[in-house]
Amino acid sequence: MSLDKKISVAVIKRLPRYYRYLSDLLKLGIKRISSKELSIRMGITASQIRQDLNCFGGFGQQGYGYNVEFLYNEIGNILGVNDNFNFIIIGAGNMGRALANYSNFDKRGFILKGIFDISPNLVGQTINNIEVLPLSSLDSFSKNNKIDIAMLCVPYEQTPIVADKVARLGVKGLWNFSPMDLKIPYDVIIENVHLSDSLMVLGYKLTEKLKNL
Amino acid sequence: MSLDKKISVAVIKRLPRYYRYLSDLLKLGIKRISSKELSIRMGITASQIRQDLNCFGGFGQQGYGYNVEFLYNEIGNILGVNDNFNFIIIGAGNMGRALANYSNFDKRGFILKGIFDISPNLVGQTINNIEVLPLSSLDSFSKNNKIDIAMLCVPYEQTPIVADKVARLGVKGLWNFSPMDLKIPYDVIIENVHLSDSLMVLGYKLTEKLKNL
DNA sequence: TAGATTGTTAATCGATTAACAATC
DNA sequence: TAGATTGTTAATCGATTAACAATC
Repeated sequence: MSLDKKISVAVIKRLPRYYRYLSDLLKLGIKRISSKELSIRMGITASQIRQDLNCFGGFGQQGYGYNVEFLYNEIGNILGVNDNFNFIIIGAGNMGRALANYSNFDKRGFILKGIFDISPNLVGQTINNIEVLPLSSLDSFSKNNKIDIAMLCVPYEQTPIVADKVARLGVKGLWNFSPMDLKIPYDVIIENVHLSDSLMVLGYKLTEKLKNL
Repeated sequence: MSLDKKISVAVIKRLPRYYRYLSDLLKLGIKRISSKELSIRMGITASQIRQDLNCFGGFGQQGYGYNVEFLYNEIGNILGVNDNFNFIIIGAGNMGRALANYSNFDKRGFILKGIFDISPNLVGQTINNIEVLPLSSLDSFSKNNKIDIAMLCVPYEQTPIVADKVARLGVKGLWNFSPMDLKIPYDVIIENVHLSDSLMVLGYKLTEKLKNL
């Protein structure tokens, strides 16, 4: 058990955002940046940037600021982009296919190992150079391949069943796209992507705006 | 300008979650629920539930709790599920198609009016009974159809260009799926869906967990 | 009426921001 | 050295939780 002080989830959630902005700066050829400059670009306070980064270590230098490439690599390490995670996609519908084609994932250390579906229409198709396998073959597949993460893109009612199945096969992380708070009786990390929640927040904001006009 | 006290975005973001849990309770045929019972189901405090709901009004009754159907409808109203929003999807790739087939959106008051793409391979296809139109026809389309929201499912570099275009045509809300913080010089509400940020948070948590074993 | 549970105020906790000494 | 900017402590702010009087 680690003795480090607990880092709040608010900080963790900001890390990928820092990573994106640093990547942009790198592409622009910018070598160094102060917390002040970065705060202006990101629309947050310089104080927050320095506090956030100092949860993980002193990456900057007084009087100079931060070396963009160094900071980019450090945040990448914290986020584990250099640790590779093998993942599978369950459900080869449009969402599953969209994720299978998401080229960014490779760059972040996520390696697509397999795509599974139950539909005979989809099994055998090739998506991003990977053949869709029948869900029934997942058992034997998982014996020959270490799978860290499963992305669940199956219909609502199937989601808990499939989650249970993959958890028992030893998958350690689930990325859930069904509009439910997935809970299973296994020690697995679950991230829920609630697209319709996000859209409803947009709807709320639009309604508020119209009201105040 | 409204004189109501400002409701925090933390509260707003919880509303769709309440709405989902109430929908589940309705389906289970449960007529009434106390903040205590709901708090156990949702894994939050009863205090938070009562505080959140009282931002919008007193929906409960002392000694009784909350009527599930009534509360469901009230939260629905707050979220604007009865106000219809017309939306279009730009980009008929896998993500665009996934969203076009998302049947939940209808139920929440979001009406798909059109799908646009530039690729001649996709234009003319039918998705969820809607024909994919060429992006070049968007101008005239928007003259004949009131569009509230545009969902942007186009490649990274195209995103700001397309966002600018639809904002000038009068679209009031943007749902952005590109891994960037979209900013445009128009008075438009933007919700960003950062899928790879979410996945990186999952990766971080997995790394932490492995470290602490 | 007695019991239950809300609505709401007050207390606590945690996250954000400000300030500044350390130091490059 | 003087100027700039970090790392870090202290102050502030806001969100969450606890407590309880009101009331169904």
